[in-house]
This record gives sequence, structure tokens and C-alpha cells, in this order.
Amino acid sequence: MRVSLKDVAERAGVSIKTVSNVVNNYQHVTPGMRARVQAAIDELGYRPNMTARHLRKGRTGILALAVPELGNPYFAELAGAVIDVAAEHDLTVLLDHTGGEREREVLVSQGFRAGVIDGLILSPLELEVEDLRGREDDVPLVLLGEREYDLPYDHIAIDNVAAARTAVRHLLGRGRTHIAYLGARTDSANRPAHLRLAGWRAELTEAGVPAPDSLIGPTGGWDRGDGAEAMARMLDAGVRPDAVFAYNDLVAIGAMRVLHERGLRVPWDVAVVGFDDIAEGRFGAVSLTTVSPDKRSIARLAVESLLRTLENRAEEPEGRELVAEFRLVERESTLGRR
Amino acid sequence: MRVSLKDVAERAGVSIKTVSNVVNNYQHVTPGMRARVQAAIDELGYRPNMTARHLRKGRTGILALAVPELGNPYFAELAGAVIDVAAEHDLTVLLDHTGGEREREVLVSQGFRAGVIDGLILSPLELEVEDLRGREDDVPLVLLGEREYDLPYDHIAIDNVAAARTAVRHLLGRGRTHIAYLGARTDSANRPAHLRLAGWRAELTEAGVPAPDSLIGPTGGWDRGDGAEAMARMLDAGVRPDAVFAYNDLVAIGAMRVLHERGLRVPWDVAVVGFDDIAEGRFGAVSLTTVSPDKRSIARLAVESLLRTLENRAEEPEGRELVAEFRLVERESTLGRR
DNA sequence: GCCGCTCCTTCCAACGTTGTACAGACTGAT
DNA sequence: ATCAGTCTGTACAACGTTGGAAGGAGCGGC
Repeated sequence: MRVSLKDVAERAGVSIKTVSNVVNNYQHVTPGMRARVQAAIDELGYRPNMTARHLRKGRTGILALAVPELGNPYFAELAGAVIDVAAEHDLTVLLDHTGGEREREVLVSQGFRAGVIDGLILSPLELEVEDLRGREDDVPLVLLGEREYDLPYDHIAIDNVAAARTAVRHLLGRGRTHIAYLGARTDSANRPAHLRLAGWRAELTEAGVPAPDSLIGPTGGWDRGDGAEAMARMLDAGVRPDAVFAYNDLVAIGAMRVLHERGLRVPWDVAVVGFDDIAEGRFGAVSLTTVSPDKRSIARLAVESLLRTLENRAEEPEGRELVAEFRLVERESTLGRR
Repeated sequence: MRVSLKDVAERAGVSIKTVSNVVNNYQHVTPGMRARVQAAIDELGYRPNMTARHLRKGRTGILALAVPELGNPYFAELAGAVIDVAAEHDLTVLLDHTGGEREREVLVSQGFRAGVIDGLILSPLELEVEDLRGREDDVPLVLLGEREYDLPYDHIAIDNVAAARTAVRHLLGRGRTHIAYLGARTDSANRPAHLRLAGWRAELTEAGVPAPDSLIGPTGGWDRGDGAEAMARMLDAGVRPDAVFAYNDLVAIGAMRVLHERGLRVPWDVAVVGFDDIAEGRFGAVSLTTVSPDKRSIARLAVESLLRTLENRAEEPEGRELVAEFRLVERESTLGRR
């Protein structure tokens, strides 16, 4: 059986509360008493029962993070950052993945492990606004992604349109004029996908470069295989872009693989820009130029937003938009033409 | 304030316990009573307080998984599998990463979030046997990695020596005779690294092929950069292997990157085999042949081992070795010479 | 030597839940 | 009509902890 305060109290010949006071560094405890109790604690190997403490205090020190897919390195790296930041605040992280399915996202948002977690960081893919409207759960929530409508939840995001425009501008600056966008999917609610497409279109339009639908490559998902498929389909249709801007690094990597198979050289024949800056992009045969969101800062903003909400439980959450930085990392996949 | 059983009981005009019975689907409740209570539950939006339930039951339904690094896709993919398997058993997963530092591994093994977790799955890198000897914590523990000595904890692993031999045999079968091993590190306790090296040596020796130290490439860690560095160092030393067996896929990918830079073609000039079968290996310019441990089954064995320990709390844990399967996945990096 | 003050320790209750024991009501058989 | 037996719902205690209030010991001053 586990050692409890009661056992320590008996051993030290004091009351339970006194032991509790020692454990919690309560100030009015004489040094002698403290030493005696501490000795008993050490002898018995007492460790506080967190569950009981949680029940009493109403806080558990556990945050939940729900991402679409841990197999996606972007989310794995982000999860790592969240865990680190949480640890700085003496919090631990419960992890779940939703597979990017709307149903599971709703489930998670409605009360994942209710009563166990102090707050939830949700990275939605297919979640719709109305799914959150009637949210009953009183667990503080922050969303990763750009703010929509008037939901009273903080959102953490980078400026996707600006980031996409930066990427496309970089390609234009390299003299590319047939710039494809890979990763569109009309039947998905995925906001970033839409925003990045919008950025692609805006930048091209502003530069007076045509942005025909033939240069938009729809994908079924956003993994390597989806990128490969989309790239192949586009080439098979006779479209020959001289640059590709992909929804994310995985799609870009899939596309590069197909370009390689078809004998098109990156960057000479086709330049490629990805999005996310996953470690994988740095070590391919051709390293990948990419938009690098500041993951560390996203993690920090998310955790600290939750912490703030927890402090001011009284006032309504305000639904701020917290913006993280991004930068373009130039690598081999967009080197100048030879 | 949160709705509790008491509130529901008052609303429905029954006792707290009756509400509890309804919530827990206790059988002796009349349909009428059940409906009445359920109505009150719905009206008030009651949701059980897990913390209190945990305190009462002594179980939390939370497992902890501690891996060296979530940024390593192998561990991210494994974590995903553990989460899925845990979910099948109505368990959730608390995740931590240790950075592969011995100190943090010890800390985690000694009592990570004591009282909150029902069990711990630890994937150690540098942990030494003696670190676990005097373990006081009563949280059930399983270790990922091959069994050492007489520790009373279940171990989950694949047969690393056999797996390494399979990889090397594959290369020998392709006519390679200068097979390097990348990922040795003498100052580390990392067991798999030693076992894979042993397998490499054993297979070569048995085949009557020399296994000189010059073909052993030490690394500082086991990431892509470490593989690149080790490969470069070996080539700079004038050693020209015709095949490389790497500690893991990341090291292999780093090595391939350097081979590519040096104009050595994979697989024509140098064949490469990795270890882990991470998704990344399937989509490089040259897809990677690799030893594929059955991650799903590792996750299942680990979770179910903990569950079993939890059931038979009475009897001592037995310290079994649970072996998962592996298979060699052949891809482009070891195609026959042209 | 007594009073009052301060400082430390103890007692009690509560967090929300569930297991055990029990009380009451109803059923059917005698 | 009574009794045993079954079925339903209730009361109480306990899980391990902490906050608040009350109790007690020690000390100095008169």
C-alpha cells in the first residue's frame, strides 16, 4: 500500500496537517518539528498523492494537446515544444491525435478527459465554427490556427496569407513564372490550406502573373503520398510548372520525389518551396526551402494563454488572436538556375 | 461552478448514490427512475469529475510514455501507436521526452507525476541497470529495449542482433563486401547500438568477410546530422565502403545526403540499409531499405503488459522479455547493381 | 504567580465520487 | 393474511489532501 500523510503523521507522532504543512513549506513550522517530520517522510518514502491534491485544489497541472497526426513531423515537433514549455510551468501534457477527423475533433473539444485536464490546446483541421458554438465544457481552450468569427477562444497562428505570399514572392524573385500550388482541397474546412491558396493567388495577381486553375493541384490529404499523387496528376495533364509552392513540407517532399522520377531536376527545372520547416526537409538529396513558423513561440503562446485564462477565471475569455512569427528559410530547392 | 452529483440529486429529488448508480449503469434501477435522473443530468449538463472518481478508485486511466525525443519520427510514430492502443483500453497517454539524458531518464523512472499515472512505458537510452535497482516508486513500469540482468520489469523489444544480421545478410546477398556500420558510440549505454554493431560483426565474421574497425563509424548522437558527419569522416579517411548499415533511418538519411554530395550514387556505388522504417525513408529521392520493427505490436505489448501488471498487483512482476517481430523492407537503396 | 500575547499545532470539514450495509416496498407463495 | 424473498433506493464512510478555526504551549511583564 502506498504511504499517505496519515502514515507519516503516525510515525512522526504529529497530526496529519502538520505533515502537510511541512510538505507544503508552510512558514510557521519550527525547525525541530520540520526535521522530525522530514525524517519520517524520508524513512517511509512518502510521496504526495497528486490525485487527492487535485481534487482538493481543483487543478491537476495537466494540459491536453490534440493534434491531427503525430506521424506528421510538424505536429511531433510542435508537441515536443509544448511539452518543454509546459514543463517550465510545472505542467504535464496529455496527448491525443484526432486523425484530422471532424468527429473526433468535436469529441475532443467537447470534453476530453473532463475533470482531468486544466486546459486544452486543439489543432483542428476539419472542425467547423458551429461545432464550437454551443460548447458546454468549461475547460479553457485555445485553438491553433487563425481566428474565425467571434468565438471567445484565443487563437494562435502565423499569418498564413502573408507567409504564402512571401514564399511565392521568393519564387517570382528567382525568375519563376509558372508557379503551381499543391495542396488545395475544396471539400475540406482546413483553413490554412485555403489561406495559403489565397496568398498564392494574391501574390501572383499583384505581380501580374497568371494564376490559372490548371496550376492548382488538389490533394486528398496532406502527406507525402498526397503530394506525389498531385504532382504526378499535374504532370500527366501536360502542365509543366517551373516552380511549386506546397501546402506543407510533406506535400513538397512527395512532389520532389515525383519530379525526380520524371527526370525533372530540382531546382534547375522546377524550384520547390514547402511550409513547416520540418527537420526532414534539411536532409533530402535536395534540401528544401520552406516557410518556418516559430514553433517554440507558438507553443509558448498557447500554454501561456491557457495559464492566463486559468488565472482570470472570473472574466470572460476574450478570444484574442495571438500571432507568431515566421521566416523563409532558403535552401537548395530554390537555388538560382544554373 | 461545475455541476456535481449532489446538484443532480437535488434537482431529481433523489439521493446522490442513486444518481451515481444511473451514471454507472448499475442494474437495479427502475426505468422510470433512470429516465427521471437522466433528465436532470441532461438539463444540468452534468459530467462526472474524473479526479474524484480516480481518488476513490485508485486508478486514473492515464499511462505515461517517456521517449528520448519526439522530433525523432520513430518515437513520434511509436507514440501515435501507443496512444491508439491505449485508447482501445479507455486509457489516455501522458507524454514526456527525456532528451536521451540519463539524469532525466532516472527522474522519470523514479516517479513521474506520482499518483497521477497508472503505469509508465519508458524508452531509455542512457539509463543504467543500477539506476533501476533501488526503484522505490510503485508505479508499474515496462521498458522498451532488450532485457538486461534480473530486473523485475517487462521488456519489449525486437531481436536487435538478429535484425542487424538480417540487414547485413541482405547486403552480402547483393554482392557487397565492404559493409560499414554507422552509429557506434563507445561512451554510450545505448543497448540497441551495441547489439546492432554486434549483429553486424557476427554476420560478417560468419560469412568470412573482414570487419575492420575502419568500417565502424562512430557518431555523437543518432540524428541525421550525426549520420552525415560520420559518413563524411569515413570518406575523408579514405575508406570507401560499397554498403552502409546504419543504426537507424535518420543516420542512414544523413549518410545518403553526404554520399549524394560526394557524387557517390545510391545504390549503384553504395547500398544503404537503415533501421526503424520511418515514413520519411519511403519518399526520399532514393527510398530507403530498412529493418521495420512492428511498432503497432510493440505498442500493444507494452500497454497490455502494464494492464496485466495492474490486474495482478499481488504477485511480483516477472520481468518477462516480450519480443516483437521485425521484417526487412527492401526499397531502392539496395537495388542490385546496374 | 498570574495574565495575556504570540506562535505553533491540531481538529474539523470539505473537494466529488463509489462500496457496503441497510431499510423499505413490492411480489408471489403458502 | 402473512411471510420469505427479491428488488430499489438511501445513509454513511472512505479515498488523501488542504484551508480555516480553534486549541494549547511557551514566554515575558507586572
